Amino acid sequence: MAKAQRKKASKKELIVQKAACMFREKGFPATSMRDLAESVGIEAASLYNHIQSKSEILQYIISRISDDCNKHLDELENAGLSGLQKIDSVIRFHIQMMLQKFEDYHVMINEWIHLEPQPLADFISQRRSYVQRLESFVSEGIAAKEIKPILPYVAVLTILSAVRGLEFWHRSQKNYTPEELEENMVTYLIGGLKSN
Amino acid sequence: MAKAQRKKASKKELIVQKAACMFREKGFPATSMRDLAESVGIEAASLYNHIQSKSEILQYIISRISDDCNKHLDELENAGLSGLQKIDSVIRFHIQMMLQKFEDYHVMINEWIHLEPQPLADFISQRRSYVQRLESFVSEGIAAKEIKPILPYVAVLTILSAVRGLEFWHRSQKNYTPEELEENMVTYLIGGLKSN
DNA sequence: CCTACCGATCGGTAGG
DNA sequence: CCTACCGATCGGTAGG
Repeated sequence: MAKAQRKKASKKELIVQKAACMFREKGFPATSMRDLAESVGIEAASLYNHIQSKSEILQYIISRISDDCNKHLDELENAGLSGLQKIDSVIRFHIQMMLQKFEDYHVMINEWIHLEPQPLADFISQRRSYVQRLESFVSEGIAAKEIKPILPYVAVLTILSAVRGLEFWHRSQKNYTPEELEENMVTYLIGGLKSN
Repeated sequence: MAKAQRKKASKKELIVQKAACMFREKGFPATSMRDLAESVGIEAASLYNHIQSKSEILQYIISRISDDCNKHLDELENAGLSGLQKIDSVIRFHIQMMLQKFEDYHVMINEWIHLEPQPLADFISQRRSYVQRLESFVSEGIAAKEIKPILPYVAVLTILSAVRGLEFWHRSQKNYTPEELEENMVTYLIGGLKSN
């Protein structure tokens, strides 16, 4: 019984993982349940023994990765760091998520529009509050004169978007190491924030 | 006859414009020809008097906006600017495209994956050469010691991605003016490049 | 986990 | 530009 449950859980995990991979490659609407079933190695109808619906899979992928982001932020708030240090940590965190949980992260930032109305509304409000927390870090840094005067909103949008560029590295021949990418991008994005 | 042609051309333009709007909102695969026809005000079958296929519309939208980007770069090469000045111009150009031709630009950067094999291959190779030209500007700036030592590839990915963040401003209540956005983002992205 | 199948909708065509 | 319709495919269910 316990074993059967574990087996079922891991099968669901396999389905979700394959789904993330395909949603990233072709997008959510262009991925059919038949494609997904084939890549899992079963018939389409059999998927429904493990999941409720196609959109439930999307919801699951997105909510677990966005929970990771929020958890990181919670830990950060109590670490006694300066505004700039917190932003530094956020940048590195997102770069690492992009590199290590590429499929899930990519699906979150590119396919969230296809969530059902309620999960969509939840995601949007979560995202807004996440952005606002980052804005407050920038504001702290400006008040402490370690960050140059800049609209915090623009700084946060820039940072969160910049990381998406790593998608192209991920697709390409990978001429650089993840460490090089991280160091160079942090140098750029932190360098642009520092007051002279 | 001339008038009929003009009328037909403008009808096609209307279809393409509405399509760009819907592709941006819901994505290319999730937009049906029936949805599109309704927003144009005709029956789905009638669309095919003006366009060949759904994917031809996507191709048309993407190639005309990517031509704009390449044209800007050609003009820039002969203006006698420094590497940093050229990068400055590229950043401002992309911000303005994002704000002024929002639908087309958005479709290009988010829906290009759904191009047919041949147009897709063309787009990818065009994009690669575009990125390489920008990298050479960064390299020039580094050689001239006006730009800090940084991997040009990472700098270019960061810049091109950062602009995508303005999508969220475009969706939101628009608390800031386009000028504020442009100045702040340029301050950030150019500030991060300058050598101290 | 499969076979068999559902109603809906898709991009696109024929013919006028 | 419309009506009528095509074959294909979609997400999902019934029943075993």
